[in-house]
Amino acid sequence: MAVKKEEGIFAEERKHMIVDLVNKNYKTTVSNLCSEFSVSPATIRNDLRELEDSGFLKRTHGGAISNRKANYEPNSYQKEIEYIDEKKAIAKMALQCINEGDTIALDTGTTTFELAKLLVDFQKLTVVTNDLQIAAFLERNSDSNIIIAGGAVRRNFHCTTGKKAIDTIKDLNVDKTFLASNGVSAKKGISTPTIDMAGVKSVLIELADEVILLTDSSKMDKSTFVRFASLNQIDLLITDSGADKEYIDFLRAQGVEVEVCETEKSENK
Amino acid sequence: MAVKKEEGIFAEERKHMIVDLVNKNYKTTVSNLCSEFSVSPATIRNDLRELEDSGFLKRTHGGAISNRKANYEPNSYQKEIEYIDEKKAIAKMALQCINEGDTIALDTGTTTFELAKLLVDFQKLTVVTNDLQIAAFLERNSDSNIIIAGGAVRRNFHCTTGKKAIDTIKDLNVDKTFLASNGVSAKKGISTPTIDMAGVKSVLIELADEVILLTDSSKMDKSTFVRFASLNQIDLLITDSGADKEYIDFLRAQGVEVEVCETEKSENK
DNA sequence: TAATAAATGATAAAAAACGATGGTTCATTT
DNA sequence: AAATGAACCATCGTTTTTTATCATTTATTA
Repeated sequence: MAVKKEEGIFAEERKHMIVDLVNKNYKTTVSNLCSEFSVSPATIRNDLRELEDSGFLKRTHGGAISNRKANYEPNSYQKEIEYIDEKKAIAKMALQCINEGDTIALDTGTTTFELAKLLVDFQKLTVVTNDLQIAAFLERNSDSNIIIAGGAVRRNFHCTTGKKAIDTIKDLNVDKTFLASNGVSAKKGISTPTIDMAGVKSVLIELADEVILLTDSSKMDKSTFVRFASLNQIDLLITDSGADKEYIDFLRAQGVEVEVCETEKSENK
Repeated sequence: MAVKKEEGIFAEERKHMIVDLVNKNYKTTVSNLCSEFSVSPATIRNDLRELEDSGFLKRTHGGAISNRKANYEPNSYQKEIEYIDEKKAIAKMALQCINEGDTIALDTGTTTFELAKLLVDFQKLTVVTNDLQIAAFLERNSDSNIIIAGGAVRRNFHCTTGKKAIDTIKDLNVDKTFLASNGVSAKKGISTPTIDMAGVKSVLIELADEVILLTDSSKMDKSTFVRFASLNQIDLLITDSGADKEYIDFLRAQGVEVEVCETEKSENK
């Protein structure tokens, strides 16, 4: 692995190389990467955080693991979803917006997946989604009509993106779109880590009479790489009570309708 | 894969390995795990508690046992496939047709799903499919590029059909298409039960330089509702040794190239 | 059943790694 | 020249991880 560049290596370049290294060696440590690239731990951690957000690897304490073949065994261990209780509570509140017979769009995401789990009792729903897991779940467990966006599958996000995905859904009309995002900020709008995912989200917004954004509190007042909408394109934002109250008031002052749900405590987890 | 534990391994990694170990050996002891990972009993117990809370195993005095019996759900799709051994054998033979770097199309079906399971070690495959399960499996367990046909999901078949599905894939070119069918007959051609599925299959044939039909012996000399191709559109037919030899000779006499594979006997799995 | 050995849970404490903050450098823009 | 912004890093308080200790519970054996 004598990949040491003597001088001037761009940050982007380094990130690419980190991904390659992790994929080749299956894992790597922060200190490893520090000496490999002659930068400080803080820089490496920044890189790793960004790369994890974009889905290129999985962070652990002390380093990172490749996420490419992490789940070989049918039932092997996966790290728990963070903020799962918050996401469930948000989904439960979002469910109130859905009526029998509706046509809805579900963006890819863990919160929207939780919402999908609550749709099993509807009889005449039509669901448009770009998420393979949501589509597979609903196909198996519900009576909904399902339309999935086609095209390239984005690795580690089990969703489709790109032109073909957009073409599949762009001429549809839905009553409501339930969106997910990685960052919500009054200044910087609503954002997601990659351009191709942003494209699909933009289209999902266009399809809908009403756009509902589901965002747990950990993503409030944050922004990631690509902005795909401004807050005034959102008809309703649902978040959990962990969100900063002043920030919610601030958003409301900007004209955003915000609903806050209470997280149900769960002992068993 | 030869990751020695000599250095430090991450906590996450260790938990993965504990789950795998427990599932493989059905049970394990704390002291076992201590020496395996060179950590203290307290650490192992922490791990075990956490893993039990998440439902990945069951703790006992002195160690832990697998709880696999309860967790059949992720694999329920392969619960009662008929002729599964034949299908596996056919898939294994079909695998010989695939080379690193190929672009292939996989029709929806259980035999093609068995083929998909054999693709995990390829690095640079591109796979086009209209089957949600195949797409989901490959996304999770392989490095292949995946393109899924969009559109309406056909209930109980976990695949897409119809105009949108066709639109997604019609302008693609693939090296090989692996087709499934419900009936193969010299007189009536190759058939499937419904019109919309036939439409997609026709397109999959058009995309390919080479068309390979995977059909277990139970479908030979049968026909179902909609004919989507004639035998001379097929470059290779792979079936198992349960097929009637005279009928195979008859097909060959018609100019169809036929490969017959031996079924490996398997008592379970 | 009672005694004994083994394993466990709880606690605290140390070490390692982490996130956040703010500051430095350097190139580009104004 | 001043302002801006990107990349980087040192510092520090916090979190995670790991371990030792010890009272308690469980399994085994007498």
